[in-house]
Amino acid sequence: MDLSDFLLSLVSFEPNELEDILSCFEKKKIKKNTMLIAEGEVCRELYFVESGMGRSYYLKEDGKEITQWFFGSGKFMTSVDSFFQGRPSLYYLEILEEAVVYSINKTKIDELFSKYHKMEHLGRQLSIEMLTKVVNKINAIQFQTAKERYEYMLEEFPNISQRVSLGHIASYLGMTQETLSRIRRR
Amino acid sequence: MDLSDFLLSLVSFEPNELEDILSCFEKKKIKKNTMLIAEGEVCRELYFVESGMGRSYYLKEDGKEITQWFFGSGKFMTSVDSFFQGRPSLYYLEILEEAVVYSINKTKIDELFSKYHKMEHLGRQLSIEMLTKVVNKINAIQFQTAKERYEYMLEEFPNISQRVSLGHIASYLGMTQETLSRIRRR
DNA sequence: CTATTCTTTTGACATAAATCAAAAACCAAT
DNA sequence: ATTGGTTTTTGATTTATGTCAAAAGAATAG
Repeated sequence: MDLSDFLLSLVSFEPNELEDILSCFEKKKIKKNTMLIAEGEVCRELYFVESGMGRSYYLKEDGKEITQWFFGSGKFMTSVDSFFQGRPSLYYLEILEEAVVYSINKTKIDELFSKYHKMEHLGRQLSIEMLTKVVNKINAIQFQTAKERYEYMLEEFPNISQRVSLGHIASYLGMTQETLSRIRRR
Repeated sequence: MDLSDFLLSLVSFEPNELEDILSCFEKKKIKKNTMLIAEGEVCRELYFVESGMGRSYYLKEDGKEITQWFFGSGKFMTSVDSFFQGRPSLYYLEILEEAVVYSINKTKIDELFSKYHKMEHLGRQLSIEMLTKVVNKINAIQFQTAKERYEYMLEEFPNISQRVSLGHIASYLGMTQETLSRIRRR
C-alpha cells in the first residue's frame, strides 16, 4: 500500500497539500530483525509501512517477549504513548520482515498537524480506528478460549501465520506456543 | 470535573470559541440504572461525565454481561465505534450511579470539528489518551494473575470498588466474581 | 552439502481459575 | 421489624492451559 494512495483514501488533500505532506516523509528500506526503538528510549519517529511486517513487544519480568501488535502493509507503526507524549517507550519496535517504510519525526508531523486542519482530522480518524481495533482485541482475548482467540487473530491479521513465528503469535494472543501449536493441529 | 475547565486544561480556546462549543452541549441529570444506548442501536450522542459513574458492557452468547470500561467524572463516554462510524453499537452504555452529563450529538460535534482546528486537535488528543489506556488494560489482563489484574484496576480506577458491584468489576477484569471475592479476602 | 541454531511439535504432569451449589450478608420496600 | 431480592462469600470439584523436558523439523551460515 502506497502512502499517497492511503492518505487520499481517507482525506481529500489538494495536490499541493499532498505534495507538501509527502515531502515530510522519508522512504527507507529496512532489513529483517532491525530494532526501530528499544524500551526506555523516546520514540521520535512514526512509520508508515508500505510493505513488510513489524511488531511491537515488551519484556515481562521473567524476560519473555510479549507481542503487543503487528503492523503490516498500509499501517502506521510507532510506540504511541512514547511518540505522542514524549515519554520513554514501554515497548520495542521491531521489523520482522524486510520492509519499505515512510518515516516522519515528531516535530514534522506536529507542524503538519498545526498547518493542516485536514491532517489533524486524519490523525483523529486513525487514532479512533486503532482504538476500536485494540478494544476488539480485548474482547477476543479476555473471555474466549485459546481456540477462539486464534480465530480472532486470523480475522484481524489474515495469513499472519505464514509470515511470523508461532512464538510471536502465541504471545500476542496471551498463550504459550505449546498451546497454540496444539490448537493448530486441528 | 466541569466541562469548561476540562476543555481549557487541554486546549487554549478563546472565550468566544469556548462559549460556542459549550452551547452545543446539553446538561442532563441521569438516574441510576439508566440505559443510554443498547446493543444494536446506533449511538448518536457523546457524553461528558461531570459527576456519577457509567460503564459500557456487552453480552456474551451465554447472556453474561461483560463490562468493557468504566466512565467516571471528567471522562467522555460513548460507544466509540458506533458513534464515530455510525455502525450499530456492540455495547450497552449504562449509568451506574446518578450522574450529571453534558451530551452532544454526532452532527454537532462534527460541525465543531470542522469549524475549529483546535477542536479536531482535542479530539485527537483524547483518542490517543484512550488508546494508551486501553493498551494498558490489555497488558494488565493478558499476562497477569487474577490478583495482579485487580491491582491494575485499583490504579486505573481508584476506589471503584466502593462504587460498583463486584460482578461488574470481575467481568471487567476477565474473571468470575467468585475469584474476585477470594482475592479481596486477602 | 553439512553443521549449527532456531522453531515447532509432542508428552506427562501441575495449577490457577472456572463451575456448580449453597449459605451468608446486605438492601430496599412494605 | 419482616419479607423478598440481590450481591457476596465459601466450599468442593473440574478443566483448560501452563510448565518442563525432549524430540522432530526448518532455516541459515559456513
